[in-house]
Amino acid sequence: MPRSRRSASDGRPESPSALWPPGGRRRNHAVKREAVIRAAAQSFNERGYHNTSLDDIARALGVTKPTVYYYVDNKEQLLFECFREGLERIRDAFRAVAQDQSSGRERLASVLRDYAQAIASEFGWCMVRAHDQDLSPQMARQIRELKSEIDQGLRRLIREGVEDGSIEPCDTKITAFALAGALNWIAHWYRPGQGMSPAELGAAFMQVFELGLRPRG
Amino acid sequence: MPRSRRSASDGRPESPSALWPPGGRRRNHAVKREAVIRAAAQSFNERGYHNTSLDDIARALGVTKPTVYYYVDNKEQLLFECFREGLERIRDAFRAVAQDQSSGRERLASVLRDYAQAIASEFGWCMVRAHDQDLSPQMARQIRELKSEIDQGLRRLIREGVEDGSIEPCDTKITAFALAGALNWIAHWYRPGQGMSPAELGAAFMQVFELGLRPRG
DNA sequence: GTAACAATTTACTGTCGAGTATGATTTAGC
DNA sequence: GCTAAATCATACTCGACAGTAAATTGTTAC
Repeated sequence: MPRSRRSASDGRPESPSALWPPGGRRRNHAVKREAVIRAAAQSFNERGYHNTSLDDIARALGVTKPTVYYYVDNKEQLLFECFREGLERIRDAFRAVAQDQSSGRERLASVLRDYAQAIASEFGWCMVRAHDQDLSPQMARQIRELKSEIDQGLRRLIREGVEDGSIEPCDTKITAFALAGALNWIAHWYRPGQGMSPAELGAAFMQVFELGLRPRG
Repeated sequence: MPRSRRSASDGRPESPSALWPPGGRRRNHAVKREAVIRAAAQSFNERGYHNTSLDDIARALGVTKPTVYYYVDNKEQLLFECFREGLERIRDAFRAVAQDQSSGRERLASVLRDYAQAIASEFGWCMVRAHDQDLSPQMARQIRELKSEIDQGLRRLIREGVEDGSIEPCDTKITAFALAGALNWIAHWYRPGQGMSPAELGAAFMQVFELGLRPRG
């Protein structure tokens, strides 16, 4: 049993959360649902998926568990929504360079910078640490497909860079795996407010990959 | 609730496992303990830590739960032992080049090859996916220290490579993170018997990092 | 102002799984 | 053989937590 500290577990909601909109039962379903997702992301981020109960999430919002169920079907869906939120930011990163006229390598650098920011966000955890094993087969399949989309996007940029001469010819697949791995791993050690900013991290990683370890004559 | 398939959950032990030594109650404590650890590693690998019950592990061995508890204190220790097993292989990788006269870059390449093999092994999962969050504070601290040891080892090799001129001067810390991230990520997608062997993977990754993306004049 | 319904709570259920108490059955040592 | 220690099973306990039924309170549309 994980001896992870839980807040006092009286079922009563506590402090009104910063996420939860004020004004009692006023109707803004979309906002509140967003708040639930975000609170879940933060809790998963801190304690992990399996060590977070829905009571924890509810308490973080100053609300009770059935309220959470009012906005979401089950815990799994909560994880999925967090995942989707993070994914959307990475899609944005690709979209942002889609029309760019710059070289493949420059576009890749831009994507990596945004990618690092997404991974370092509160949703990054869910993207990186949401394992198939925690999910139902159907949902696992969906997530695999979405992850594959990112992988394909990276490979594509690399390929285009090779074609336009801005990237040295290389094994596209392995290179994409290396990039994704290095970036994703950020979620395992990054803590906000210490050292580099996420954007700086992305740039620094890109530099490592760009220059290579072997000395240049 | 994860709809992960479980084998029929009658408490009875089933097939005698390949891991568990034959011969009933014959006394070979060390061997049996090893078998328990290994069975745990395989189960964690397949279903994840939280989706693996000790009954699962026992059943995989053709034994009952109290038997598992006879060889190990609790589930957490099981995870820790798996972690240590994987770690030992990585330590071996560093030891193997400690006396080497070759360049820092070559020694780094050698370590990465072994590192990839360790990560791709059944214990790799535990090394990469054993989050602090699943562990008691004391054990989490121990594991953090051990992980840090690996990190320091990588940085050291890189530094030495820079000093002997075999590696282009770079940010040691970020480079080590990038290397570790890329390699660790293997555990998330590698499945034995498909594509490259782990050793080939390690070599391929090293090549990516060595040459760099930017075309060489 | 009030009917209709949206939002939330109180108070449950049921299950799963970690860990244990106890007793049975070997095996090793003499 | 006999005994003490080692090995293993049967049959539990107990808490945590996902999910739900039903009642309650506030809000909005009219």
